[in-house]
Amino acid sequence: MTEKSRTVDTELPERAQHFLKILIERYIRDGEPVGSRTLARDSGRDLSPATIRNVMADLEEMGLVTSPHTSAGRVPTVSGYRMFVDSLLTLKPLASDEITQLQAGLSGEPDAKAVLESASQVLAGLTHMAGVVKMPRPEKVIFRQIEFLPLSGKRVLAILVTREGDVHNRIIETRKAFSASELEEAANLLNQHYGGEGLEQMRVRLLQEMEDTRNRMNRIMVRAVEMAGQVLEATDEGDDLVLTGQTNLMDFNELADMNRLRSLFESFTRKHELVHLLEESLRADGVQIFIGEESGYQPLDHCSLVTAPYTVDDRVAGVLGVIGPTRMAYDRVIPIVDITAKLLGAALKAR
Amino acid sequence: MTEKSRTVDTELPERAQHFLKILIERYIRDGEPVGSRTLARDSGRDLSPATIRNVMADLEEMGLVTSPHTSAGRVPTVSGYRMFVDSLLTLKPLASDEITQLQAGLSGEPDAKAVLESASQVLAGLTHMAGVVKMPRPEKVIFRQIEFLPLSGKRVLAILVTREGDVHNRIIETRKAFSASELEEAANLLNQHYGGEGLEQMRVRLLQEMEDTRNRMNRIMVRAVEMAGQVLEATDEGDDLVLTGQTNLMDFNELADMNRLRSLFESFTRKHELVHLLEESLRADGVQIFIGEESGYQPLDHCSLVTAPYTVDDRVAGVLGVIGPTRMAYDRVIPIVDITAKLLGAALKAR
DNA sequence: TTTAGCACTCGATGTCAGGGAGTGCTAACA
DNA sequence: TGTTAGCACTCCCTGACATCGAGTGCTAAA
Repeated sequence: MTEKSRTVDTELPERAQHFLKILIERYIRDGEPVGSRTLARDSGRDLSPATIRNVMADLEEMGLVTSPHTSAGRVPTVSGYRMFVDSLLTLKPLASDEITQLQAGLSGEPDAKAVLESASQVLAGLTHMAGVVKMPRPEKVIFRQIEFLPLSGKRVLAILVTREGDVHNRIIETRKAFSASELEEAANLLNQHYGGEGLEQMRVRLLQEMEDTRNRMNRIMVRAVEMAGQVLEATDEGDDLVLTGQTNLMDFNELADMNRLRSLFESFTRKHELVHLLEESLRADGVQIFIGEESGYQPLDHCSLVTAPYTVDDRVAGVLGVIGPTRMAYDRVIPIVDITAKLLGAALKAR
Repeated sequence: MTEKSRTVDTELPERAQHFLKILIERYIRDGEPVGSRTLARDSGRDLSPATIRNVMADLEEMGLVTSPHTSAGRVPTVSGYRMFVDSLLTLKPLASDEITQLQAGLSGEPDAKAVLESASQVLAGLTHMAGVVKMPRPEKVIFRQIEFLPLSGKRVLAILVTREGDVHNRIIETRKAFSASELEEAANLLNQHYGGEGLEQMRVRLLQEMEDTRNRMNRIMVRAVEMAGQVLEATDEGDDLVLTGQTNLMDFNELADMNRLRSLFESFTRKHELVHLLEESLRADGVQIFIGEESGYQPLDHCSLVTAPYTVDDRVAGVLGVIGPTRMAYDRVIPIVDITAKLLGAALKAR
């Protein structure tokens, strides 16, 4: 299959590729179907519209462009965009003052969370689209300390502190009521035994050891570790996604349709599907692009998502990106996402 | 001025009031200008359209209705709505199964924050508009417990637990490094002395007592209380507003205009202006309504805001409400907001 | 292989007439 | 004096129709 499509790629004559490129560039600029005459003027090549029409017919047959109706120009399809970004695109590097501006936006933030927010805003601001930043992965979370506070009856407030200084808390229901001193004992035990371990690892070890020793505290500790597990999940569920500039998207008329817009904004409030999408990009080691339906996520059907993972100390920490209409200025957006990722990594390392 | 407008109110003949009421009810139902014929049919009164036209002319002169153009029916103005909700409205009590459904939605949530979120969702769900819940007023927050965890060097993680079970945390920088036992001692001191007090009160008392006794722990404790103060400020900035169902608003065609919609949604992401608006309703002791421009907040120009404060233990804790188009079913929305506020208060008390 | 020419399609725009809903005004009526 | 019927008028909406422009596909010639 890849074989096939590769042959198709190489079989597409240079001239056709060139026209595809010009067409898409033009379409991205103006948002209107591009006709053969315009293309003849813009292409640089000295060819008549009629000739170009032939080329267009070929491109259409290959599914790279379509026309909305008989007498309109051509518009790129998803595959057209795909080929464009994969092999035709000439990137526009950022102006140096843009880079410094970007850098300035990222430094001088008090804490990590604020840096991420700032990164998202910077992305949204530079692109006039929506910026998105995913927090560092929860698997890497190192257990530092836990505290239990008795609430009324059998309810206990568990507070979990990670090595990074993040605090998570949750109310857990226990089967019996524990006294304050029992809770303290349990907390001490957990803290001394498991401090500095990864949450996952800690959970496994705890379950193991509970089979050996009969520990009176078992129950509460199990619940505590379950809660820790829930922290992992909870952060997975979308709290750890910074999303800004959503309203920028209202300016694009390809998203003016209320149903589309609504489903898009609903996906923004749900967040977790977006998180899953972003996680796919964690493995990639550079800018990755989902065009239109490629994401496989219906609310993004008419949007593209440009992502890049960012690394702290050479380890992948998270992903950031930009959401906008399929018809976006990829040549500008890609460098912006790329550089922001690098600068964000650097900004996080610096603290 | 009030004198004046009151006379106008009483001067408006019963019949005109009645027609205004019918007109608005009708307009709220159908969203279309109401003409004299329809009104003649619906009014119950046995009057000809011609007569009604005279009444309409009066109402129009008083600024209670307008017509979009010469040959359209009449549409209520803001003042029209105002008179409607103030003195013409007959409320539709909730069905008992709706109440139980509402109650069910609010109970069984693990913590206070979840209850508020659930309340907001319930509001949005029942009204098909946007639900909004403002967290308990920070001044009213009751201190329950504080914990200090030493981080690297002079940095200390302070964790503050309120009586409601909310957990706030902040990293505070101290001038000297404290040992774990010192921190524990400080925490114990604070917990024993001030547990159950309001944060504000606690701060004042603490500063007072520090002048009397020379306490070695002073510094960290001051910082801790400063942190508590910061918690107050931080929550003032909009984090403490739960907003759901925004996308419901996209279904109303009075908000279909992109500019309006955009400015509305931008106000949703900023939040703090909304918070200020809601705070105005804290003092009122029942349902309060802002119609259209009455709010004085431009993004809400074509919306109405129906709010009610909710109380826990007879003290005002926060406000909740609903945001929707000016043309909303006030007769249903008002009871919904009213009852949700009461149930929310009860649900918060129950824990 | 490229191009000019041509017939054709389709959307966008504008004009026009007809119908419908509703109004304001006037004059008659109870 | 309040109410009503009648009437002329205004305005929006809709559909029909013609026109224009852009662009296409095809064919035949260079």
